[in-house]
Amino acid sequence: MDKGLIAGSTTLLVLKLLEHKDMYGYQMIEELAKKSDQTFHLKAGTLYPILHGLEQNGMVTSYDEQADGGRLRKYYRLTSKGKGQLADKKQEWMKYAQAVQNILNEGATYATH
Amino acid sequence: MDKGLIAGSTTLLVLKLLEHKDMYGYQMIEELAKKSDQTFHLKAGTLYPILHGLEQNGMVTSYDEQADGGRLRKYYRLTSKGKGQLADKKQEWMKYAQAVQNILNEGATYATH
DNA sequence: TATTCATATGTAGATAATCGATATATGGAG
DNA sequence: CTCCATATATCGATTATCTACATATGAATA
Repeated sequence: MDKGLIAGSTTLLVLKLLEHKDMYGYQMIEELAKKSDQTFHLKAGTLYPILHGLEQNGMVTSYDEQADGGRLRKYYRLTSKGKGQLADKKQEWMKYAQAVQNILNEGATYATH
Repeated sequence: MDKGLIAGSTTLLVLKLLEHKDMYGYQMIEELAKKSDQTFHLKAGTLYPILHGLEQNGMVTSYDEQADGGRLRKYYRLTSKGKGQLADKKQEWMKYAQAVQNILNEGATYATH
Protein backbone atom coordinates (compact mmCIF):
# COMPACT_ATOMS: atom_id res chain seq x y z
CA MET A 1 0.00 0.00 0.00
CA ASP A 2 1.29 3.39 -1.03
CA LYS A 3 2.64 5.44 1.86
CA GLY A 4 1.18 8.66 0.47
CA LEU A 5 -2.35 7.33 0.46
CA ILE A 6 -2.29 6.86 4.20
CA ALA A 7 -1.32 10.49 4.77
CA GLY A 8 -4.04 12.57 6.31
CA SER A 9 -6.31 9.76 7.37
CA THR A 10 -4.14 8.15 10.02
CA THR A 11 -5.14 10.59 12.76
CA LEU A 12 -8.77 10.18 11.75
CA LEU A 13 -8.53 6.40 12.07
CA VAL A 14 -6.81 6.62 15.46
CA LEU A 15 -9.52 8.93 16.80
CA LYS A 16 -12.19 6.62 15.40
CA LEU A 17 -10.71 3.59 17.16
CA LEU A 18 -11.01 5.41 20.48
CA GLU A 19 -14.62 6.43 19.91
CA HIS A 20 -16.26 3.59 21.80
CA LYS A 21 -13.50 2.24 24.01
CA ASP A 22 -10.12 3.14 25.48
CA MET A 23 -7.17 1.46 23.81
CA TYR A 24 -3.37 1.23 24.04
CA GLY A 25 -1.04 1.81 21.14
CA TYR A 26 0.01 -1.70 20.29
CA GLN A 27 -3.63 -2.77 20.37
CA MET A 28 -4.55 -0.06 17.85
CA ILE A 29 -1.96 -1.28 15.38
CA GLU A 30 -3.29 -4.83 15.56
CA GLU A 31 -6.92 -3.79 15.39
CA LEU A 32 -6.38 -1.49 12.41
CA ALA A 33 -4.69 -4.28 10.47
CA LYS A 34 -7.43 -6.73 11.38
CA LYS A 35 -10.37 -4.39 10.70
CA SER A 36 -8.94 -3.29 7.35
CA ASP A 37 -8.22 -6.90 6.32
CA GLN A 38 -4.47 -6.14 6.28
CA THR A 39 -4.84 -3.05 4.09
CA PHE A 40 -3.37 -0.89 6.86
CA HIS A 41 -0.10 -1.72 8.56
CA LEU A 42 0.41 1.30 10.79
CA LYS A 43 3.96 1.34 12.15
CA ALA A 44 4.81 1.91 15.80
CA GLY A 45 7.15 4.72 14.80
CA THR A 46 4.19 6.46 13.19
CA LEU A 47 1.56 5.83 15.82
CA TYR A 48 3.31 6.80 19.06
CA PRO A 49 4.29 10.30 17.96
CA ILE A 50 0.70 10.81 16.76
CA LEU A 51 -0.67 9.75 20.16
CA HIS A 52 1.73 12.09 21.95
CA GLY A 53 0.64 14.93 19.71
CA LEU A 54 -3.04 14.21 20.26
CA GLU A 55 -2.46 14.22 24.00
CA GLN A 56 -0.60 17.53 23.89
CA ASN A 57 -3.48 19.06 21.95
CA GLY A 58 -6.05 17.81 24.42
CA MET A 59 -7.71 15.36 22.02
CA VAL A 60 -6.98 12.37 24.24
CA THR A 61 -5.89 11.67 27.82
CA SER A 62 -3.81 8.71 28.92
CA TYR A 63 -3.48 6.46 31.96
CA ASP A 64 -1.39 3.42 32.77
CA GLU A 65 -2.97 0.07 33.55
CA GLN A 66 -1.54 -3.29 34.48
CA ALA A 67 -2.29 -6.17 32.11
CA ASP A 68 -3.01 -9.67 33.43
CA GLY A 69 0.57 -10.80 33.17
CA GLY A 70 1.79 -7.67 34.90
CA ARG A 71 2.76 -5.76 31.75
CA LEU A 72 2.13 -2.02 31.88
CA ARG A 73 -0.01 -0.59 29.12
CA LYS A 74 -0.71 3.04 28.34
CA TYR A 75 -4.37 3.48 27.58
CA TYR A 76 -5.79 6.46 25.68
CA ARG A 77 -9.24 7.95 26.11
CA LEU A 78 -10.98 10.34 23.73
CA THR A 79 -11.88 13.74 25.20
CA SER A 80 -14.90 15.79 24.18
CA LYS A 81 -12.54 18.00 22.20
CA GLY A 82 -11.25 14.87 20.50
CA LYS A 83 -14.81 13.83 19.66
CA GLY A 84 -15.29 17.15 17.90
CA GLN A 85 -12.05 16.67 16.01
CA LEU A 86 -13.19 13.19 14.99
CA ALA A 87 -16.47 14.53 13.61
CA ASP A 88 -14.67 17.28 11.69
CA LYS A 89 -12.06 14.99 10.18
CA LYS A 90 -14.63 12.37 9.33
CA GLN A 91 -16.72 14.86 7.40
CA GLU A 92 -13.64 16.22 5.66
CA TRP A 93 -12.59 12.75 4.59
CA MET A 94 -16.05 11.85 3.30
CA LYS A 95 -16.18 14.99 1.19
CA TYR A 96 -12.70 14.36 -0.20
CA ALA A 97 -13.27 10.67 -0.90
CA GLN A 98 -16.55 11.43 -2.64
CA ALA A 99 -14.85 14.03 -4.86
CA VAL A 100 -12.16 11.54 -5.90
CA GLN A 101 -14.78 8.89 -6.50
CA ASN A 102 -16.81 11.22 -8.72
CA ILE A 103 -13.81 11.96 -10.90
CA LEU A 104 -12.73 8.32 -11.10
CA ASN A 105 -16.21 7.27 -12.20
CA GLU A 106 -16.31 9.70 -15.10
CA GLY A 107 -16.53 8.04 -18.47
CA ALA A 108 -17.40 4.74 -16.83
CA THR A 109 -19.95 2.53 -18.51
CA TYR A 110 -22.51 0.79 -16.42
CA ALA A 111 -23.75 -2.72 -16.97
CA THR A 112 -27.48 -2.77 -17.59
CA HIS A 113 -27.86 -6.52 -18.11
CA MET B 1 -9.06 20.94 2.68
CA ASP B 2 -6.27 19.18 4.57
CA LYS B 3 -3.03 19.00 2.63
CA GLY B 4 -2.30 15.49 3.83
CA LEU B 5 -5.50 14.10 2.41
CA ILE B 6 -4.47 15.03 -1.10
CA ALA B 7 -1.20 13.12 -0.82
CA GLY B 8 -1.09 9.95 -2.81
CA SER B 9 -4.12 10.57 -4.97
CA THR B 10 -2.87 13.57 -6.95
CA THR B 11 -0.98 11.49 -9.50
CA LEU B 12 -4.00 9.24 -9.85
CA LEU B 13 -6.25 12.21 -10.58
CA VAL B 14 -3.82 13.66 -13.12
CA LEU B 15 -3.63 10.34 -14.98
CA LYS B 16 -7.41 10.05 -14.89
CA LEU B 17 -7.84 13.52 -16.44
CA LEU B 18 -5.70 12.44 -19.38
CA GLU B 19 -7.60 9.20 -19.92
CA HIS B 20 -9.95 10.46 -22.63
CA LYS B 21 -8.26 13.60 -23.94
CA ASP B 22 -4.92 15.40 -24.04
CA MET B 23 -4.65 18.37 -21.69
CA TYR B 24 -2.22 21.09 -20.64
CA GLY B 25 -1.25 21.81 -17.05
CA TYR B 26 -3.20 24.96 -16.39
CA GLN B 27 -6.29 23.33 -17.83
CA MET B 28 -5.95 20.38 -15.46
CA ILE B 29 -5.88 22.65 -12.43
CA GLU B 30 -9.07 24.40 -13.53
CA GLU B 31 -10.85 21.20 -14.48
CA LEU B 32 -9.97 19.46 -11.22
CA ALA B 33 -11.36 22.36 -9.20
CA LYS B 34 -14.52 22.45 -11.30
CA LYS B 35 -15.13 18.69 -11.35
CA SER B 36 -14.60 18.39 -7.62
CA ASP B 37 -16.86 21.37 -6.90
CA GLN B 38 -13.88 23.30 -5.48
CA THR B 39 -12.82 20.49 -3.16
CA PHE B 40 -9.47 20.26 -4.95
CA HIS B 41 -7.27 23.28 -5.52
CA LEU B 42 -4.16 21.70 -7.00
CA LYS B 43 -1.33 24.22 -7.06
CA ALA B 44 0.87 24.89 -10.08
CA GLY B 45 3.94 24.26 -7.95
CA THR B 46 2.58 20.77 -7.24
CA LEU B 47 1.33 19.85 -10.69
CA TYR B 48 4.23 20.76 -12.97
CA PRO B 49 6.84 18.69 -11.12
CA ILE B 50 4.39 15.77 -11.19
CA LEU B 51 3.94 16.11 -14.97
CA HIS B 52 7.71 16.23 -15.48
CA GLY B 53 8.10 13.11 -13.38
CA LEU B 54 5.37 11.26 -15.27
CA GLU B 55 7.03 12.15 -18.55
CA GLN B 56 10.46 10.97 -17.35
CA ASN B 57 8.90 7.66 -16.33
CA GLY B 58 7.19 7.21 -19.67
CA MET B 59 3.65 7.57 -18.35
CA VAL B 60 2.89 10.56 -20.56
CA THR B 61 4.36 12.29 -23.61
CA SER B 62 4.15 16.00 -24.32
CA TYR B 63 3.90 18.29 -27.34
CA ASP B 64 3.54 22.04 -27.79
CA GLU B 65 0.54 23.53 -29.50
CA GLN B 66 -0.45 27.08 -30.35
CA ALA B 67 -3.68 28.35 -28.79
CA ASP B 68 -6.08 30.60 -30.74
CA GLY B 69 -4.53 33.76 -29.42
CA GLY B 70 -1.05 32.51 -30.19
CA ARG B 71 -0.21 31.38 -26.68
CA LEU B 72 1.91 28.25 -26.49
CA ARG B 73 0.51 25.39 -24.48
CA LYS B 74 2.22 22.15 -23.50
CA TYR B 75 -0.18 19.26 -23.96
CA TYR B 76 0.22 15.89 -22.29
CA ARG B 77 -0.91 12.54 -23.66
CA LEU B 78 -1.29 9.31 -21.73
CA THR B 79 0.89 6.42 -22.94
CA SER B 80 -0.10 2.77 -22.75
CA LYS B 81 2.27 2.46 -19.81
CA GLY B 82 0.44 5.38 -18.20
CA LYS B 83 -2.88 3.63 -18.77
CA GLY B 84 -1.58 0.64 -16.87
CA GLN B 85 -0.40 2.89 -14.07
CA LEU B 86 -3.82 4.55 -13.96
CA ALA B 87 -5.56 1.18 -13.63
CA ASP B 88 -3.18 0.11 -10.85
CA LYS B 89 -3.50 3.31 -8.86
CA LYS B 90 -7.25 3.39 -9.29
CA GLN B 91 -7.60 -0.09 -7.86
CA GLU B 92 -5.23 0.74 -5.02
CA TRP B 93 -7.24 3.84 -4.14
CA MET B 94 -10.55 2.01 -4.23
CA LYS B 95 -9.24 -0.66 -1.87
CA TYR B 96 -7.83 1.93 0.50
CA ALA B 97 -10.93 4.15 0.47
CA GLN B 98 -13.18 1.16 1.09
CA ALA B 99 -11.06 0.10 4.07
CA VAL B 100 -11.29 3.59 5.62
CA GLN B 101 -15.01 3.68 4.92
CA ASN B 102 -15.53 0.32 6.63
CA ILE B 103 -13.80 1.49 9.77
CA LEU B 104 -15.59 4.84 9.83
CA ASN B 105 -18.97 3.14 9.52
CA GLU B 106 -18.39 0.89 12.51
CA GLY B 107 -20.79 1.49 15.34
CA ALA B 108 -23.01 3.57 13.08
CA THR B 109 -26.76 3.25 13.46
CA TYR B 110 -28.87 3.12 10.36
CA ALA B 111 -32.22 4.80 9.97
CA THR B 112 -34.94 2.27 9.27
CA HIS B 113 -37.80 4.81 9.01
C1' DT C 1 19.59 -21.21 32.82
C1' DA C 2 20.03 -18.96 28.62
C1' DT C 3 17.91 -17.61 24.56
C1' DT C 4 14.52 -16.24 21.71
C1' DC C 5 10.14 -14.28 20.56
C1' DA C 6 5.78 -11.54 21.00
C1' DT C 7 4.45 -7.74 23.47
C1' DA C 8 4.88 -2.74 24.45
C1' DT C 9 6.57 1.99 24.17
C1' DG C 10 9.69 5.32 22.52
C1' DT C 11 13.08 8.52 19.60
C1' DA C 12 15.84 10.05 15.54
C1' DG C 13 16.98 10.49 10.85
C1' DA C 14 15.51 9.61 5.99
C1' DT C 15 12.12 9.99 2.50
C1' DA C 16 8.22 11.77 -0.06
C1' DA C 17 4.53 14.91 -1.33
C1' DT C 18 2.48 19.03 -0.94
C1' DC C 19 2.50 24.08 -0.41
C1' DG C 20 3.93 29.00 -0.70
C1' DA C 21 6.79 32.13 -2.86
C1' DT C 22 8.99 33.61 -6.66
C1' DA C 23 10.23 34.06 -11.57
C1' DT C 24 9.26 34.61 -16.45
C1' DA C 25 6.37 35.55 -20.42
C1' DT C 26 2.10 36.44 -23.39
C1' DG C 27 -2.32 38.55 -24.60
C1' DG C 28 -6.46 41.17 -23.60
C1' DA C 29 -8.89 44.84 -21.08
C1' DG C 30 -9.11 49.23 -19.22
C1' DC D 1 0.74 51.58 -20.42
C1' DT D 2 -0.65 49.26 -16.64
C1' DC D 3 -2.99 45.52 -14.75
C1' DC D 4 -4.84 40.91 -14.73
C1' DA D 5 -5.72 36.12 -16.37
C1' DT D 6 -3.24 32.78 -18.60
C1' DA D 7 0.73 29.54 -18.72
C1' DT D 8 4.90 27.17 -17.28
C1' DA D 9 8.67 26.54 -14.15
C1' DT D 10 11.85 26.12 -9.93
C1' DC D 11 13.10 26.29 -5.03
C1' DG D 12 12.82 26.07 -0.09
C1' DA D 13 9.70 25.05 3.79
C1' DT D 14 6.46 22.15 5.91
C1' DT D 15 4.36 17.90 7.12
C1' DA D 16 3.60 12.99 7.56
C1' DT D 17 5.08 8.81 6.90
C1' DC D 18 8.70 5.20 7.12
C1' DT D 19 12.94 2.62 8.63
C1' DA D 20 15.97 1.72 12.03
C1' DC D 21 17.27 1.60 16.48
C1' DA D 22 16.70 1.42 21.55
C1' DT D 23 14.66 -0.27 25.81
C1' DA D 24 12.02 -3.42 28.67
C1' DT D 25 8.80 -7.34 30.20
C1' DG D 26 6.87 -11.99 30.16
C1' DA D 27 6.31 -16.53 28.04
C1' DA D 28 8.09 -20.37 25.64
C1' DT D 29 11.78 -23.29 24.63
C1' DA D 30 16.23 -25.33 24.21
